[in-house]
Amino acid sequence: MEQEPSTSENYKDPQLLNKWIEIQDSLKKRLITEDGFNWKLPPIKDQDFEETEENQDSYRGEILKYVGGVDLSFSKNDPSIACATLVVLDFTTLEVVHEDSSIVKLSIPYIPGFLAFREAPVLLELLEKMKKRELSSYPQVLMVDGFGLACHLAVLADLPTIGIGKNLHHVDGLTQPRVRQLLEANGNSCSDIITLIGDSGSTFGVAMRSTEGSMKPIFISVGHRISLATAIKIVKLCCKFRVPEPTRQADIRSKDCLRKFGIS
DNA sequence: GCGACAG
DNA sequence: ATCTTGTCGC
Repeated sequence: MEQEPSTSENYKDPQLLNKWIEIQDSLKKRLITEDGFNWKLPPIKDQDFEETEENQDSYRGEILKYVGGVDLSFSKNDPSIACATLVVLDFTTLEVVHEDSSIVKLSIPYIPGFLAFREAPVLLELLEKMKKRELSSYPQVLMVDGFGLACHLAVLADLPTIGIGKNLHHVDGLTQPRVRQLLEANGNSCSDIITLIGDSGSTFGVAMRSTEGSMKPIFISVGHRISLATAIKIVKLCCKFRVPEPTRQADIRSKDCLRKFGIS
């Protein structure tokens, strides 16, 4: 039987969009924007670490070791064909210790504002597959492309996530020139980080120069069960290049996977 | 009216 | 996301 091609034209049904908005609202209510995990950053990497007696000897809890990254790459011929990849890196060495990919046909097109309905299901599958196998390298925190997707996936997977953006999410009065202006005003002085506060007063995340040479910032947003301050620390420590390694490796390997299967 | 709009 | 040339530098 012939299927209608999935284009955004098929998804103008206001009923469906309203349902999606309802789902997003209910997930938003479950979103936690404070640190909610049982691990700590390695002391030597933690800028704010204080050399107290308690820190030196009595901390026997978990240390952050496994940082995950996910990404999808698409066929240029058929935008509904994609490879989704989950990688896990050792936070100390930034070496990839786990990799899994899945070729999928996505039934939902990309609609700005609703990315998660297209990409979250396959990523959730990869996470659940890894969890079922009880692999010890299951990520303690996950980097996800896109502000909304990071939140959406995090709540569904009940996993701390950090949103990584290569471009600014234009929302609530946030504009490209405004961000550039603020970064330049910051100059060489203190940090290369500016907080992104919209017209409504809500904080959406930060723009950060992750590398000396990069004029173009990356955008870090709070996902779930992690504070913005902690997210920034982790991302900074993962940046060998402009894009943090977990996200970068997921991107590279998902493209490799498409090639491997001869998908163009 | 036109362009922009996470991926 | 993807299409796209060359160029500079390590």
